[in-house]
Amino acid sequence: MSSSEDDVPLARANGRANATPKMKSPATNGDLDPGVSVRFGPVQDADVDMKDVDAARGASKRKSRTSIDRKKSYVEPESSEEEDKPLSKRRRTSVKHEDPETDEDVPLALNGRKLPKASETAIGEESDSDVPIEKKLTAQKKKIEQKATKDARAARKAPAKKESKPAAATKKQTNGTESVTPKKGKAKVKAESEDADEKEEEEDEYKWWEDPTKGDGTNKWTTLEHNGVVFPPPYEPLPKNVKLKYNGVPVTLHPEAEEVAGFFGGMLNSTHNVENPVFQKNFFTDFKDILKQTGGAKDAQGNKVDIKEFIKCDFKPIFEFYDAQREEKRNLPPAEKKKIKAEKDEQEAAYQFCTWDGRKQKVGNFRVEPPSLFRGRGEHPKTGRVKTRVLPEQITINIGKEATENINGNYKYVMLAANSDVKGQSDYKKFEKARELKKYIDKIRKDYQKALKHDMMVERQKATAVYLIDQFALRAGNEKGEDEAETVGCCSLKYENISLKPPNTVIFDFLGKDSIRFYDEVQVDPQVFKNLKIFKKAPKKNGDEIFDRLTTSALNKHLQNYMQGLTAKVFRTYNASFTMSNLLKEMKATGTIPEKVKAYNDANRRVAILCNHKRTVTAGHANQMEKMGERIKGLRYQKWRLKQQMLDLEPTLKKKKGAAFFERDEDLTVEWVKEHQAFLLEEQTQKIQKKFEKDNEKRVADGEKEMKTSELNERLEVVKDLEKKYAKENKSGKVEAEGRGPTVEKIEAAIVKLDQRIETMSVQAQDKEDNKEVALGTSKINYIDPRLTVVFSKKFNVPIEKFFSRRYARSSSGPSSLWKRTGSSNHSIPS
DNA sequence: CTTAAGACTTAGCATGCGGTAG
DNA sequence: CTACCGCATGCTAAGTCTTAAG
Repeated sequence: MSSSEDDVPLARANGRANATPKMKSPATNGDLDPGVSVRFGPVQDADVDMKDVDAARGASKRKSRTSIDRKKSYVEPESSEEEDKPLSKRRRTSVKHEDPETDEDVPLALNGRKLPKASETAIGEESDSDVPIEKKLTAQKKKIEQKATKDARAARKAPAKKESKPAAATKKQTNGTESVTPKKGKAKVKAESEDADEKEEEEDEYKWWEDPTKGDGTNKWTTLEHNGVVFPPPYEPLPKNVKLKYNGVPVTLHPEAEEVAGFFGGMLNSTHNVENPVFQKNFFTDFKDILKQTGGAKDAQGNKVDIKEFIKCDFKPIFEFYDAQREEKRNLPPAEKKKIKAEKDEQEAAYQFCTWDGRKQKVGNFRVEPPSLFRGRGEHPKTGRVKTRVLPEQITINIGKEATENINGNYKYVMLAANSDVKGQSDYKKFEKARELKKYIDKIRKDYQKALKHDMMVERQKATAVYLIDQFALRAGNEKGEDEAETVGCCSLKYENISLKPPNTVIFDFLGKDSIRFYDEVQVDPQVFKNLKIFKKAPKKNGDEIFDRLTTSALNKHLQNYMQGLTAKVFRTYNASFTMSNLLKEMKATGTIPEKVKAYNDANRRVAILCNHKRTVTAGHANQMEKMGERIKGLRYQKWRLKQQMLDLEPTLKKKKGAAFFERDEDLTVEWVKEHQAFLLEEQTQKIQKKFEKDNEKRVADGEKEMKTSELNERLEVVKDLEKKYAKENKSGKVEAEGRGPTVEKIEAAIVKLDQRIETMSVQAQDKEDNKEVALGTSKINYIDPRLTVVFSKKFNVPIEKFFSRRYARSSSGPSSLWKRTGSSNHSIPS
């Protein structure tokens, strides 16, 4: 870790005022900003602590919208009917429930620690669904929708009984007057000092969901204490003998330039970046820049070496050095590793937690991002550029203006960890919002169904977009800037992203967030099909937007009419949780714990597929599949051998069972069989040899004499025999019955067992293949209401730890122990 | 209305560790 | 016991959405 000198805590780095105007970035090209601001999170304060204004900034944030100026005019809109009026008012009366069944469902918080009944789940908690689990999610859609409609009606009908919000913002505390008061090396941000005495006695019993001040989300804290951030260690120059080579000549660089060369050299194993021409180009541009600023490169004699061609740069020496270093670290004895880790933990302990309204809370990211090369994903135009080092004077406490990172001009934030109270609160709100959508979903669907035929182009586009977002879980699709990768979401779908196949098949093919490909062939409502055809009509062409009259803000504004706070993303949460809820509800509580976990994961996977969450296929995947395939084939070969043994015992069986029964599977060719036999023999040999060696070692240890090679050879006789046996089998095409007292019955039983093994393994292989590019984590963490998982865990008696790691155990507190680790003794707030 | 800035959530990748199959 | 695999964790990029200003 860094020396203490470099670990300038936030508060010390800049308690407040020694605001250094700005730093020049050694590696900028003019259009980029130097400087980064790390803000200590949730911002709610307007005080400007320090400024770091760079006039050059701003140029990069331009967004573009290819507007298509066709003025397609449709007939005047029919005035919207009564029911189309904002629902927000009506909402107030319909929020409440009476249905006893949903009783617990609602303000879980108000019930203290009580959990919903196992049969109830947070979303769609009503009667058992009759939606069958189908292969394809789309196939269920109709039924699911019908059910949703039913649910929504029921929800609306139910008269009021309880407030559905856990914490109405009845008492609002003001805290608009914060100021920053550095104190004893700590950043202490305080608002109302008189509040200080009011803080909870029992930290770990704090139930934020019952706190009336936590409702409206404007004031998140009144007091905040933290120790700022940790800076990365300073650059450590390479040893003298490790140098970048240019045109074969080792060159000496100024440490700053060397560091940048090191960024590239250190990642030579990441071919995916290093071989990307854009990455190379951007890196090299920035690298040359820094060379220029630092006096360039020199050879051993001190002569200048002009570095101008990327291909002449050889980073391998640098790579080898860093790789060896990594290797060394990896090979450290475990005890040593532990010690190092403990030391680091101790050094950083002070930064791990902050005090938030008097309660100890985990900080999410207190380490300042080290300098490196920007790894933009997909075809990001800036990928490979140098991210400059962040200096203490660029850090802003909580608030501040005009200082951003140098690549995209963004702020970086320090926020609390996912398991902190604040994060728990917003998480909770998010899922509550999704559940609220449940009450309006049928209306929304009915409306867009109708509006699909609207006379106004805008309205049609709006309806069609909502349809797509609702049905296929598309993201909203905001506009993107020129200097970002070209990815799209619903509203920004381009002409070429959608193909239409009559009568009503739509093929989506586009790059979404993180440049992850979204490809799906789906059936749509006939009217949607017609609309998309209209939206694609000439003169629209490749590159033009399908929803050219629609923006995400217009769409979201429309959604707000139904429900306060309703936006496009809520549909993803809603549909994900709703799907999960239905799947879990139908699950049978049988089998072992691993089997139940598997069943849960299968449901999880369906949601992940819905949301198009992917991962890159692991490097070894193809190999692993190959291996599994071989093993399955091997089993089938053994099965064939068993059958032959039956014939050996009872030749008449051939007639009885039919010749086909005894034939070898076609893919088990003669050559394959020979190879496989060789493999088996080799395997056997290895095993015996290893055993022999080990036995000898043991003998030596025991002070006995080693066995001779003759002993080994004797042991290897088995293999020889086996080899002979195979040879004989190959020649005769027959297999002699094996084992003690073989009977046809015994062999039949063995075949049954083998069949089971083959079956299990085939399923496993299929599973692995189907799962190779599906990422379960994202949907589990961000989309599936955790209460569903808790209910499942209780109902099926599977420990919750099987589903949530410490990292995501939603804070130590939460409504009905759901954002809390149930029954835990609150270990997650260390003291 | 459009645009930009700002705050915060959602996202996949790298890495290392611990469990386990062989 | 070792090699391998899957997963937790750390990291930071890339979205969404709100707000404010012109």
